[in-house]
Amino acid sequence: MADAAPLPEPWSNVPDRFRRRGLRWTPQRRTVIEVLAATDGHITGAALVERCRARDPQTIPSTVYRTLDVLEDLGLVRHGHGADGREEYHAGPGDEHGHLYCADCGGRWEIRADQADTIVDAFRGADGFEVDLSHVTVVGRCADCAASSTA
Amino acid sequence: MADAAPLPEPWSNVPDRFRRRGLRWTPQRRTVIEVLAATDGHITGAALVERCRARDPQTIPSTVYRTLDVLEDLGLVRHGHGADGREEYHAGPGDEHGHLYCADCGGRWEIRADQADTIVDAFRGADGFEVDLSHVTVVGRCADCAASSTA
DNA sequence: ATTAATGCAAACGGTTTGCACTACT
DNA sequence: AGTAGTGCAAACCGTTTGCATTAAT
Repeated sequence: MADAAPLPEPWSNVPDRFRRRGLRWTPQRRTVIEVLAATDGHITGAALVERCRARDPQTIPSTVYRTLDVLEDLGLVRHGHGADGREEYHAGPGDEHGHLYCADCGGRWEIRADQADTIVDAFRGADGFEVDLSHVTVVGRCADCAASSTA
Repeated sequence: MADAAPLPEPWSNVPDRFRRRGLRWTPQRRTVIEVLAATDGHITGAALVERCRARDPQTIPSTVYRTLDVLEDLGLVRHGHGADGREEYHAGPGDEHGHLYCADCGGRWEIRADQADTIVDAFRGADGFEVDLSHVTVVGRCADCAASSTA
């Protein structure tokens, strides 16, 4: 009992990668992967648990978190600390991107490449400081919230 | 039972500001303010509780957090998100600057005004996103560390 | 048959809440 | 006296852990 429908593309070979390492491919892990595959960019641990439960109500949080640990060992996800202190996971062999975080509505967006370059250049040029984009979270207010609350 | 030794400078009028609002000045609040006054920059809620307890072992966490809420209402502290995403409180009116944080050596520097402008402009122009500089911490490697490890 | 992985329940750390009591005004 | 603030304990949330059981290999 293991494989059924194929996984979306960057993940299709994951079952093999598991087994090659002596790890086991289980329905629970498949659920986690499926959710990750349907996730664009980042997701908190709690949100992942929630989505897994939507797909399989039997989902147990500890199993999800343990699966995430394994996936991290395999380099398939990375975790960081999100702006609200929750564990945040980045899916996929990812392009390193930072985030914008709206302190009002809690919304999150990826920092686009051109903006990222601006930041990287600003610090590299001036101080020789090498920015690690994957750790950058810029806090502020999004256009909508800025418009509605600043009056 | 309220005032004793004067508070350090940016905070000396805080007791009055409390009372003017109908709020009360208590020994517990004094403890919190004293710790904040001795804190340079950011501190997590938990760390603040810890330091308050060092000063007054009777300190109760909920009192500290409630005091923090009040201080935030008064605009004396703001809470936000640091390099690792944990909830942090930013003490004192004044310094609206972000930080550079070197993940290798742990060093911290302020982001200079010209660099700050670059960042602010990049996001305001593109998305209308209003960056809150006091909450920005850019993680990476400082020139020295980058030089020594990149070979 | 092995032994990795699961389910469950309990424990965790940081924070919040309800409520009777204390003490600032 | 009036009521804001405290102390305490319990609840909370997201996450982690211990352990007996299940199931992939």
